[in-house]
Amino acid sequence: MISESNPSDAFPERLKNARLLRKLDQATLAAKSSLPPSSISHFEAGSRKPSFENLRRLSSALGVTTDYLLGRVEDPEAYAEADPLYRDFKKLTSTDRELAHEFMKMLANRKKSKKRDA
Amino acid sequence: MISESNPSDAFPERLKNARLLRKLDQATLAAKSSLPPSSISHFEAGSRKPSFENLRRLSSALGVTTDYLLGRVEDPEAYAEADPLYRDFKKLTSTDRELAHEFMKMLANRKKSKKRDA
DNA sequence: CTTGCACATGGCGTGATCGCCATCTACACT
DNA sequence: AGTGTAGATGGCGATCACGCCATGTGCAAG
Repeated sequence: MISESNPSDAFPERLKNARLLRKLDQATLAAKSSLPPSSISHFEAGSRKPSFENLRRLSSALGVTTDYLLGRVEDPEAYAEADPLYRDFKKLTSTDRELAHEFMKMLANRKKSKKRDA
Repeated sequence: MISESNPSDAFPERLKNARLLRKLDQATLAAKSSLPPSSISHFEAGSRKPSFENLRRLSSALGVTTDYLLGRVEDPEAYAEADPLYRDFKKLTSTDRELAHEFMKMLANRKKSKKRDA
């Protein structure tokens, strides 16, 4: 019996989900990541785990973090660096960062009280 | 001659830097990541590349992202998830996100022209 | 000089991924 | 029925990482 609580087991499922969300078939993802299609299938089936290099290729082809594919974080795209807002955020002084944060919290709360959005 | 432009080659150096910044010797990092000390040495020397599992162990032991170790991003800890501001940012609607971004750019520009703070 | 620690290096056998290719299933469409 | 596509699966030899252990190197302290 194989335990499924191991977070590393999240990889096959996350890979497949990320691919399907982008409406790619295995062959297309294979081409985008310079891998043979059979490797994609093996990865999603869990019968193989990607090497160092292939993990980088997959995450780049899909635009997700390796941390997400590896099951280390929950958010697929939560690398701050990729976000223009975050890059601007990093330019601010610590004082201004707090200001920006407060502003964002204000926006969030305003939405709550007004009760309308999607 | 060895090309240094390949981003995957960033790994040995980044691993070593991350370890030294935390003032760990190879044996201690090895213990924290449940690896033999010789593996750490091989990784830093570039003579081996970590497997799927060992990459996860290393990044967890060091508290850095796998994306950083792999050379995919520049900031060791720039996973947005860990950042309270970014988590709040993710709660916003796209409209409010633009607002927040504009606010931040305004803060940055204000500092440039006024060269002072409130 | 000698001891000791941190680290590098490399051989060893084992096991896993590698790319490639063939085959099989499953489902859709004509 | 037949054709086609997406995917799963597995064998093949080659390459590579695995853990383990022995040895070598450099450097600092006694």
